[in-house]
Amino acid sequence: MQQSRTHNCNELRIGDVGSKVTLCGWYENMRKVSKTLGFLILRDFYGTTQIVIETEDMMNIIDGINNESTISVTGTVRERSSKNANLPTGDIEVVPEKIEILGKCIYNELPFEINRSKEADENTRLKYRFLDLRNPEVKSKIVLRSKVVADLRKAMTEEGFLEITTPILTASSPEGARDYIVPSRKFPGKFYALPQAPQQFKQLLMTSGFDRYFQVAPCFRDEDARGDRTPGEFYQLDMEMAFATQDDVLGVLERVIVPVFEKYGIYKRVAQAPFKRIPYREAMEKYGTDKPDLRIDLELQDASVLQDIGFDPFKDKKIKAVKVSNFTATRKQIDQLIADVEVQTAQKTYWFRLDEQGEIVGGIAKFVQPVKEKVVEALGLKAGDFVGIAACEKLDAAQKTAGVMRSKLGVLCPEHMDKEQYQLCWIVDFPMYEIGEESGELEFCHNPFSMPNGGLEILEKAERGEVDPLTINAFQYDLVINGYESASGAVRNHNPEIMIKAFNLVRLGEEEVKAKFPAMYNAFCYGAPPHAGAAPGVDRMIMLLTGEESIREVITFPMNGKAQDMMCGAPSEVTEKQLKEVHIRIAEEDLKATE
RNA sequence: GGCCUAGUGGCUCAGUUGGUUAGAGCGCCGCCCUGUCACGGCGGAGGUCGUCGGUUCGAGUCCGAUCUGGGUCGCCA
Repeated sequence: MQQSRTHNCNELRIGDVGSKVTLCGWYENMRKVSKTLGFLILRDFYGTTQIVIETEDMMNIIDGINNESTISVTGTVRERSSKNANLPTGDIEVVPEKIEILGKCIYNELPFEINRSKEADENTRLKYRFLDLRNPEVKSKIVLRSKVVADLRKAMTEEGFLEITTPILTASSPEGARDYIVPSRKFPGKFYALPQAPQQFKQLLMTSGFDRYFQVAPCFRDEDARGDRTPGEFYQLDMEMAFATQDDVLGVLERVIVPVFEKYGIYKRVAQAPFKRIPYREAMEKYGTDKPDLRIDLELQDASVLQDIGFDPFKDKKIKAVKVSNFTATRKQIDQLIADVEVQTAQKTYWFRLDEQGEIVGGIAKFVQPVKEKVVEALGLKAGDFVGIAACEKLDAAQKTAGVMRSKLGVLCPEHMDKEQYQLCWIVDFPMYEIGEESGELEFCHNPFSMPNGGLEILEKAERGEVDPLTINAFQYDLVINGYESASGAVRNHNPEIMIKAFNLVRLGEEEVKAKFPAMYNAFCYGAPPHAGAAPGVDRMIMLLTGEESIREVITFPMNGKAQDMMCGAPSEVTEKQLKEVHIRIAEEDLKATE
């Protein structure tokens, strides 16, 4: 029978010398010094302990098994003759009397070395994620995730929020992303959808009188992955409050999030509440993005002065510039920067520099030289300044392009980016409407659940043509941390009358509101509280806390970029019988296309 | 779907203007070593250079196609 363990592998200290113990763990490695002397490293979740093998019998047992097998070791703790100060258990070793093999690793060669698994090919890691996670460095991210989620739950509970779970099998929702759908067995041709967010349920909870709701909620979206975006599924700290204003929500999140960053972040400096609030339009103007990295001290400038310098690409364009003082990067780095910006934005960008003597040099210097005085004055240039320029037909394109340039310049110039900190800010006052790129007509900018700033009145004015609908703001807000969108939320539109009016402006009627959000619309007709909420992304938060660049590092069993589970083999085929039960037939031409 | 980038032993990578038998470190196997701790020493196995086609006397290297991975845009709070 298996002996029960008395200690874990990170527990024994000099004071335990002489005690008889049983340890269990993985046979990580053995440094074999002779036929009858070897030092075996036993590893478990907690740490490692050295087992000294000094008899032929013990050596034979170990020689008979491969690394990464699990064993149990019963023996006596002894003081080491040569200690290792780098290990918590470095003062002692265990002299085994009995070694029991618990689980054999039948392979003598692994797909990768455990302690270097992070360097291995990603699909191999994902396929053998159970081995990858044996690496303490990899495992530590998941441990941290667990602690952070526990702290978030505790903090939310202390703020008076109840955790309530909402359905996973639900109706397709009219939010932006593509749904994951699940065929119904009882209703041929009908489908459930996995929730893109518990949006409607949490609003319904508000109308039921649950004052403060939260949930660590799985969300499902069938969209392509990115470095900071998992395919398929992700987790949000979803929350909602009744009779609450924007300030109430921002206040709660500031109180909940700052301590987590202070406690777990790799950077010790964290922006303190209240965070800076930046209106959307100002963010676009100053940073060229609605998720600015405020660790970079650069801001965009208007550079219309360059329109008429006789440089063709600038003629009649909207021009934004980024000015960088004390610029020291090399010509090669500038070329790389310009190339990178072009890849990312599909826009050409331009530059020149004011050298130490105050002469215009580099890039488009030839064109700037003749109007030097005017340009220097308009842009406020000083010797040593670099000027990056984006020129586009439309202002927002120029802003976005210059914004990409700004963030890349920040990385290039450490003097302008104080990297080792967390800069948190709110982006507020998002526009309610925009002109759709394809339709050319007025559309909702984000989701239609948000309350317009100005309520029914401003919508009516817009309807009468007294107010440009493009100038109407929504009570909508994003939390941005170091350039990552980390939460977004809104004061919801809980008033059916305003809801219909808001839809009217985008040429949709009452019928469409009812059709799109039947439960919510219906519920709001029975006395709804004003309410507001938000949803910080949990995965992305852990990513920021750990400093990981890939979101997959903070997910226990991630899918690859194509939303495949390499370990269990999803998606996979199902049997003919299963298909029949849910009334699904696969089109033959589709099968051929994936062969 | 577009663009960028990579693919060479189990893992990470080197491989020059096209030139003999494709290298290194780690890992693996064997032998040696009584205090190691990234143990050390000696020896060994392991590669149709992602795939297909082309140019050439000769291709890991050049050209074309294709597959796969990563990034990015589209898409997505």
